[in-house]
Amino acid sequence: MAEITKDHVAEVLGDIATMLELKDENVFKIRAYQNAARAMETFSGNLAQAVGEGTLEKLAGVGKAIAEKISELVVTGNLSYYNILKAEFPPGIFDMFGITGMGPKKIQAVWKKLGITSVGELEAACGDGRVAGMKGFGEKTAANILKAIEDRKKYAGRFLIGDIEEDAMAMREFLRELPEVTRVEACGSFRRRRETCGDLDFLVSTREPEQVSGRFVKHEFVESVIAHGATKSSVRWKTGIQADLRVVTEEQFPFALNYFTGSKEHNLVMRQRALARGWTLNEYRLGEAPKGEGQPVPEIHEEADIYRALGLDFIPPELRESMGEFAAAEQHTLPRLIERENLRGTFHNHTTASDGRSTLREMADAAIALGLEYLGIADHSKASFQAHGLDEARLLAQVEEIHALNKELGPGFRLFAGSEVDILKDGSLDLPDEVLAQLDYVVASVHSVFSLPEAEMTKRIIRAMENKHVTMLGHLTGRLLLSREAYAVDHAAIIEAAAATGTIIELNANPRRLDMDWRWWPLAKEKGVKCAINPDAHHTSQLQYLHFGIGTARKGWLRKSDVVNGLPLGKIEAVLAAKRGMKGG
DNA sequence: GCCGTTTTCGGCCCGACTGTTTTCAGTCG
Repeated sequence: MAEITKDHVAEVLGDIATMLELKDENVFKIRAYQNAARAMETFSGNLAQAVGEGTLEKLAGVGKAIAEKISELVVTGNLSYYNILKAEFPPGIFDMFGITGMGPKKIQAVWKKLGITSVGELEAACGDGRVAGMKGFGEKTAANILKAIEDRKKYAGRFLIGDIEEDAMAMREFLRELPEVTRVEACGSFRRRRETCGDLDFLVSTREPEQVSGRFVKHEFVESVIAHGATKSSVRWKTGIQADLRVVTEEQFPFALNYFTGSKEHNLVMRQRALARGWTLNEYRLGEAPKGEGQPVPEIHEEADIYRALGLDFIPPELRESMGEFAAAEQHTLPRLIERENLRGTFHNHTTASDGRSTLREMADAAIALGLEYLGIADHSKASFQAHGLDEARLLAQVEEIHALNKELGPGFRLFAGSEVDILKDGSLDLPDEVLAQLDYVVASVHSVFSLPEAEMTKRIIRAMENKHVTMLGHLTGRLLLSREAYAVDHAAIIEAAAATGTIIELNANPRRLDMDWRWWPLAKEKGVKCAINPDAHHTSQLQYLHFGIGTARKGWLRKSDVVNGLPLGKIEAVLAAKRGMKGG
């Protein structure tokens, strides 16, 4: 039997919550299952072990009843409560939750009264007037549901942060320049630098809410207006993403900024901390709780003041994922996170020699223009035939070319000669050690046979890391966000092996990858594994991807000292050579 | 169903918007 993962448990608990909603169950019982699902998602321990030792109940949000259900699921691979519940509903009914405007009550209504059990049937019933004729529904509701179904077909879900940032920044500037606006920020998952965003949340402070909202809904980006009130508006942009605007006063701004940045779980803890001090915190103010007689409420002008009032150091937005940031902020042990300005160079970049679109010279010039001190070139190796991978002879010729260009460019900037060598199916490398030994560094990556079972894939990659010439491991999981699933690999085992072999792990900064995922960097850091933030640039313009890598690194709690390309020229050489036992330079 | 520095009962976040109502329910974030 396949092992039950915590993600699977979280999914089952979430499904139970959804089904209880459809049954009109007690809302707090529903919330309890939702909380437990989240507890599972963020649980970092070993699930089977926790079940065995009976420590599940110690998790916040997991009590006796749910702990028993999780145990049953993990031990038997099945959960009878879930199965019985599921049998009560037609399977297609759950898809209707994905339609904006359809919640548990409306889904239940169309199901019970019209016998609708799928999005397709719902679409038909909206078209022929059956939905509009129902009590509590109307023409407008039916039309809105139809529009939402259309929208979902068109814009299935989430957007890469790399695809939306430019427009988001443009909108922020547009709002900033409105004379009525005093403060503005893009909040939500975008501010937290999540790898994908479902929508964009803009926040402004002004004394003229109507004017600002009016400008927002009439902006040239807007395709349609979903909602338009004085203080809250939602629109769909032509690019497909939904953008929300919240309008508050200058005094409310820090609270709204905090609230709309999230995450939801983070906000929950903030509110609880306020309550514990006899205060109530919402998106507008920090005030005295209705029946609280706590300490006087401190004055708040900036977001940081809220954290201070709650006994916390300022928590950077990237860390607000309820992954231990409160304990650290309380104990003053939050890390000083890395910043873009800390990066002195980078590795893993391609040129026209393989599948890049810029020449070696162009890449070097672009790196210099960005203020970098060094640039690592790592074109594909010959097994990546489709990418015009380099064989021994072409690679060694490129090394010569790099040496020559270094002489020409003079001191103060250096190109490092490397390779992105393929990790073959058995974990051996695509180029012999004698060739790799002539390079300044080597990135090893998987580019083929993605479908190996997890154990085999893990062994394959670890074998590659055991080669002393392999300086760093490229894009660990091979995922392409929103388009290709990560291949199965045991992250914890890879991190262990990286620590044991002295192999650097890449944080691939290409916004389609952002791989290794931010959720694993705290463990890597704990084990002493170093990170290299690499753009995987195939064009000079893509060197800018470093910026997305920084966002992900910050989400992973990384400091400058955890990231090797925070080191300047003169110090980085020794790090690249360390694994081979050679002297730097 | 969970939780407890007012602990085994009685709370559990709540405000804005829409569409359907004639004072509010449902949804969303």
